[in-house]
This record gives sequence, C-alpha cells and structure tokens, in this order.
Amino acid sequence: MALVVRHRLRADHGAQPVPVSCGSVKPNADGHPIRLFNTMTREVADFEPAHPPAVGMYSCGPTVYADQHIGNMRSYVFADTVKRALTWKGFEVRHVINITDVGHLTSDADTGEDKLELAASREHRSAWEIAAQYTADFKADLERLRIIEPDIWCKATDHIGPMVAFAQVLDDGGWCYALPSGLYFDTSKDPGYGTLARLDLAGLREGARVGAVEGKRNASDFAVWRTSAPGENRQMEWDSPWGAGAPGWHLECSVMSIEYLGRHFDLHTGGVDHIPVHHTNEIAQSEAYLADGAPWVRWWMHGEFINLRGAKISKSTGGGVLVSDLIDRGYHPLVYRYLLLQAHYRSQTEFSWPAMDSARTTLRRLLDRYTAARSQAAPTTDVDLGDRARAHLDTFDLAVCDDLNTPKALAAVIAASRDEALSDRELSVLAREFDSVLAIGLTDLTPADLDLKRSDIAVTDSEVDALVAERNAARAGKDFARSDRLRDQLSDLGVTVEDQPGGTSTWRWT
RNA sequence: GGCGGAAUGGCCGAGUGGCUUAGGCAAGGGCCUGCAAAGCCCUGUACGCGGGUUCGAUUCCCGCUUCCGCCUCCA
Repeated sequence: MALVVRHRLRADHGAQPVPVSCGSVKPNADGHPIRLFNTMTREVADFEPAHPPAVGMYSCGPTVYADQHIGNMRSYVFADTVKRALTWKGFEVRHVINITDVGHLTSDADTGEDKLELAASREHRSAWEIAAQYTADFKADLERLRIIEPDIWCKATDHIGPMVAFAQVLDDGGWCYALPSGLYFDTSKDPGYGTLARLDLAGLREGARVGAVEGKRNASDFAVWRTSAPGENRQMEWDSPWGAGAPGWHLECSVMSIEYLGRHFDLHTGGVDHIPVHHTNEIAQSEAYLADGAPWVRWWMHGEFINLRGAKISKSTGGGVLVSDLIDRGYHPLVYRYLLLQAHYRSQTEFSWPAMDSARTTLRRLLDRYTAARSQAAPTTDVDLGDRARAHLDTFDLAVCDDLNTPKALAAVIAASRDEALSDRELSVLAREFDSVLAIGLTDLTPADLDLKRSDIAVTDSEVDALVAERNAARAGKDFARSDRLRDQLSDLGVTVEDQPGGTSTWRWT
C-alpha cells in the first residue's frame, strides 16, 4: 500500500513543505497541523516530536497467555490510526510494539499464579509454546484488521539482561528496597509520582483491595524484580542479584522502548487502563533511571475501551469475542474496524451485533461507490484535484487533525462518495488518501468481500444457472408469474436473485 | 471506600453559548425496476432531572439520579 506523503517536515527551521517524489502527488500540500490529546497535560495541542519528521512511537503490546479479544484489539486499531495519521501528515514514524511473554502474576500478592504457566498447565504445553502460539494469533489478527506491523517487535524474554542492568541502576541509585518477594521501587522517593494519572496517593492507600505485600513501604510501590518463592518451580526464571525470578511487568516497557527509540522519545500509547499503574510506574522508574530531569516521553495517548456486554456469544473460552468469531459470523474484520472508527478513540463505545450490521451496511454502500469509481479510473499520481474534491479532502484533513476525529472523517468519506460532481478519477485519488488513514478497504475491497459467507455461485452451480436462465427467458417473454415462481424456487434453495442493469446475479449464504 | 469519565432523537455516535439539517443504521415517502432487490433523493423524532450564570444553554457552574471505567499484571 502506497502511503501518500503530503509534505515532508524538516528538522531545520523555516523549512518549506517539500514535495516528496515517491510517485505520487500531494493533493493537499498545505494541510492542517495535526493536533492530538496528550494524557499528561489533558489537553489537545499541536503534535511536535523532538526531531521532526522523525517520530519514535511505542505501543504497549499484549501479554500472550490467551487470545486477544476484540476489545483488546481496539487499542491496536487506535495506535494504528495514530501512526497512519502521522505518516499521512508527513511524519516518519518508527514504531515499536512489545510482546509480553514473561509470565506475570494473576494478582499483586505473593501467592498469585503466573498467567503463562497457568495457561501452560491448562493446555499441557510449555510456557514458551503458549507464548509462541498466542503471539502468532495476535499477529494474524493485526493483519486481518489491517494494522500495519511495527518496525520493531520486541519480546520481553529477549531482553532479560538489559532489564537486570536497568534494575541494577535503580538499586544503585537508592530507589529500591529488597523484600523476600523481590526488589521494589519506593514511589515515595519520586515527588512526581502519579502525575500522569493524577493519582490521589492517600485515597489509593485506603482503597487498596489487594492484600498488601508484607513489608511494602507504600501502597503504590511496585516490583522491579520478582523473586521466585522458595521451592517454586517456574518454567520461566532468570538469575539476578536479587535472586532467581522474573522481571517486574513495567520494567520491560521502559527497557525496550529506550533501547529501540532512545532515552527520550516522542509518543507512547496504550489502553486507558494503563494510565494509573503501568504507565505511571514506567515513568517513575524510567525517569529515575535516566536521572536527567527531563520528561521521559513527550506525548502520551490512551485509547478508551469498547464495552462488550452487548456481545453475548456462547464461547467456551468464557466471554471474549475474538476476531475469528467475527469471521465465523460472516463479518469481514474491517467491518469491526469501521465500527471502531465510528466512535472517537477517547470515547467509551458499545459493541453489539446490530451495530456490526449497521457498520457493514454503511461500509458496503461506500465500497459500492468506490469500487465503481476505481473500475472506471485508476488513481493517478499527477491528477489535479478540482476545487470540489479538494474541499472534501480538506474536510477529511480537518477531522483527522482534530485529535483524530474519525467519526467526522468518515462523514467526509461518505459525503465524497455521494458527490456526483466528482469524477471517478478524483474519487479514486480521494479513496487512496482516505484509506491511507482509515484502512477500511476503499482502494481494494468490493461490497461482496464484506460478506464472507456470501458466494457468487452463478458459474459454479449448474442447477442454479439453469433456473436463472429459465427465469430470464420467462421475463423476456413477459411471463412474470412464471418468473416470480422461479425466483421463489431459487429462494427455497437459499439463493437470492438480483436483477441489475448489467444482468441477473445471484448469491446465497453457504 | 477512593479516583476519574459519561448521560444526545428507535439504535449507534460527533459537536457547539444563539443555523452543525453532524454522520451512519433503522423507519416513512419518492425515483428507478414488470415486480422485487440494489442504488439514489426527501422527511421526522434530541440533547437525564432540578437549580444557577447569561439577552440566550444541549453546550458553563452547583446539586441529584443513573451508567461506566480504574484502584486486580484487563486494551
């Protein structure tokens, strides 16, 4: 997929937008600056990386002890949208996603079980096999949802050494204290602790529901390294100065992001659930480690949850709807992507099957128009969009730049599809622009692609062919009673007949 | 218990101190079609409750009600 670089931002000051010769034009060169919400400041502001056009971006990835359900996937569609939008605006994004393949505990207490090892014993496989399996599944789902692969995948278990070294720096710096269960970070030594989440530390202490670890100095203190309990036999275990065990959960993200993006980088994304604990602790330990007084990360963005209560699906695994479940029900994964884009990423939204149907209908209609346009005219690299087309692109651009207002952007996509003043060539160019940000199939899918169970059997089923031919003969002879009977007959076979200008087509659910 | 977010028309879902018809789906009407289907056009129904600020509030403030999330290694 060729992304159109609209203008290249340059590190040197005063630079003019420079066209990039990547085989395509920039239809809207003087686009708007992109504005994004920053969780740290709780404000929307012009996005400015440290060294434009480069953007270092880190997205927290999954713990691979089970399949990721579609709620999990919202986070990655969100991150992908951020990345696509930035790329579309001319930034050059270096994107890192981690795979948490270390068995983290199911609870914060000493007695918690290791998720990965739990899954391993459940499935009678090794923890390593479990991790490999669910990592592969996760990547397959990303591809189905057209989420662009990160430039770098990194696994926690590949970075144990650097993690130990990182923890050692913290320990040497006096930030930590050791307990039998591990090495803990003393959050009271960080005056800025909890800024991201605006934590009320006193309230946190009182409300803590989890049984406190014996000896923890503050409720918010967290493990940098977890030592295995005496006699515990873990599959995943490493030596460390604090005893054999495993790294704390937050450690991997700090270590790997710094390794691949530098001591300071531009953008860190994740789900909103990560704000109070995971990201808060990442910040605390990273800034303690760096010790240069500068904010570790320039920009934080978080995606809201999609509520899955409306997704009652009988699934033996217990609740979570998977991308494969969508497919089993005949929905193309991009229908789900469309559903997500209909809501703003910072809004909680509802999942339901009627909502999926609604999204599919809308997307099908869009594809109907965009498919027709590209069949008439391929998008060119040198066409000048007319004022009308430019206006549509500008509306789209404004929406994207307004903190990724994808609902508005979709409205622009729909409006363009219904503007008869646009030529097919213009619409094809617009489709390419729209889809480089939204990735909903405007440039390559057809309406029929959305119904995975819908198959055109006109050429594969001779019986149906014969009936259709018979019916067409009846129609030609104005014998409509017979024609309707034949249609009913086909309907009984599960075949739907549609008379279209170009001829009769049939489809059925298989 | 603590913290935070949200309540928009049948459903989903943007947005704003006074006309944004947001948009989509569904519904009703129409065009087209032998009839359907598909597609396209048109139409209606809103801003949880009670106060307050204001010339004017769905939009700001306060209270209430309800819902949701987090405080559990859940995105």
